[in-house]
Amino acid sequence: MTRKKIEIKKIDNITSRQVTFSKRRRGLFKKAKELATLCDAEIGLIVFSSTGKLYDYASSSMQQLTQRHDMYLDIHRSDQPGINLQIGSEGYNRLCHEIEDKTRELRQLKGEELQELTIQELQKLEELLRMSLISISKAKDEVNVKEIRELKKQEKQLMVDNSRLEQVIHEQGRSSDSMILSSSPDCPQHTEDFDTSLKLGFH
Amino acid sequence: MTRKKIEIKKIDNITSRQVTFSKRRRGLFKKAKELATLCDAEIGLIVFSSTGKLYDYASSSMQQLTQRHDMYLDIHRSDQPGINLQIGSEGYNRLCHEIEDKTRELRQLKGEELQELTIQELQKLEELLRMSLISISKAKDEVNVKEIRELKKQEKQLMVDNSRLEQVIHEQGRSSDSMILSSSPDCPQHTEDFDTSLKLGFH
DNA sequence: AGCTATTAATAAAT
DNA sequence: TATTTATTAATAGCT
Repeated sequence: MTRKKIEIKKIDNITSRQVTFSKRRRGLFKKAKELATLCDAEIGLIVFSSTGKLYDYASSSMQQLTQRHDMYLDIHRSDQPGINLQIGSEGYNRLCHEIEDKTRELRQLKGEELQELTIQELQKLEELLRMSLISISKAKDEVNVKEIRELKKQEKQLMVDNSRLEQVIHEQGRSSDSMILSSSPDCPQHTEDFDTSLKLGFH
Repeated sequence: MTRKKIEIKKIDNITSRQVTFSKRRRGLFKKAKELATLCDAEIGLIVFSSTGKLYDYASSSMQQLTQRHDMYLDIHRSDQPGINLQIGSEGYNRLCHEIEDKTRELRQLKGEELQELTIQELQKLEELLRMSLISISKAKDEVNVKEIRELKKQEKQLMVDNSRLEQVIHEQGRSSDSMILSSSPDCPQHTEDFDTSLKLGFH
């Protein structure tokens, strides 16, 4: 594009590199703006000179653009299409609001930030929490029932083992054949299991 | 740059806009790459077509570049340094996770999705909710106390008004000067206020 | 998608 | 850094 065709490789001479940078940079930004205008495209352009100076242009806002860029890659790269698809493009601000909403709701459920609520809202919250407590109580019961069932099962097994052991001892007393005291092959370590379960279930 | 000079404004004809977009986009990316190579610059270019398709180029990595961009603005703009960094590019995925976390926490506080919790966690949740209920109870009390205080104030005002009215009636009975029954100028509509407050406070 | 007349960009010199 | 100029590069309008 000039007196002489140049090869596209790093310009060694620093001065001429800086001159070229200035000229071409201006040209590039001009072209970017033209494309954005002519074709109604959203364009973001970031240029750092080799000396670290920043030049940038964005047809809308760079934040928006880089966010849209990230989002686009998120959606089209099939990373985890589940969550991203349901929000669609443009969702960033909505995400922020969603987080704000959820944060506030969480705080209110935790009994903070209640001053702005009306009596009606407070009563609704109270009701919700009472229901929640009932659910939690049931969940705890379930866990406990399960634990107890386990314990009973193991108790039963222990009793079976005990009678076997007693039988072995009796037989030893009569014939003194061997000193091996083996527990049932189905459940080799019930005593240890038993202790652990107790600690977990009823501390 | 061609058969005819064109004006830089949005091309109305869709077909020719798309053709121009293709051609100029290629040119822009070529120029960007050339500048990056020739002048050892770091360049990032993001282009969204009007149909939403993404084209991008980054001499290193777009992530790095947008981060460096955010950082640069943070440092050089002296607006409110720090905030931009935490929302910069890359924020999208974090936001998604944050929403997931908050959603789960909310559901658990509402007594759903409890099956995966241990007894310890359930008890902690229970405790939290009980504390929350206490806070809510206090908040309700506060609202009620405020309401009652308001009512008492208005009651007082009404009594003052009443005695004034009685006085007016008495004076009318004696001198029958006028039929105008004006309430106190400070508070022209207390009876209405009173009704509304009652409905809001103790339904 | 290719062609080409024309304009735009720019390398080198000043 | 700005201007000038000779050249090359990009591309608008056709096909």
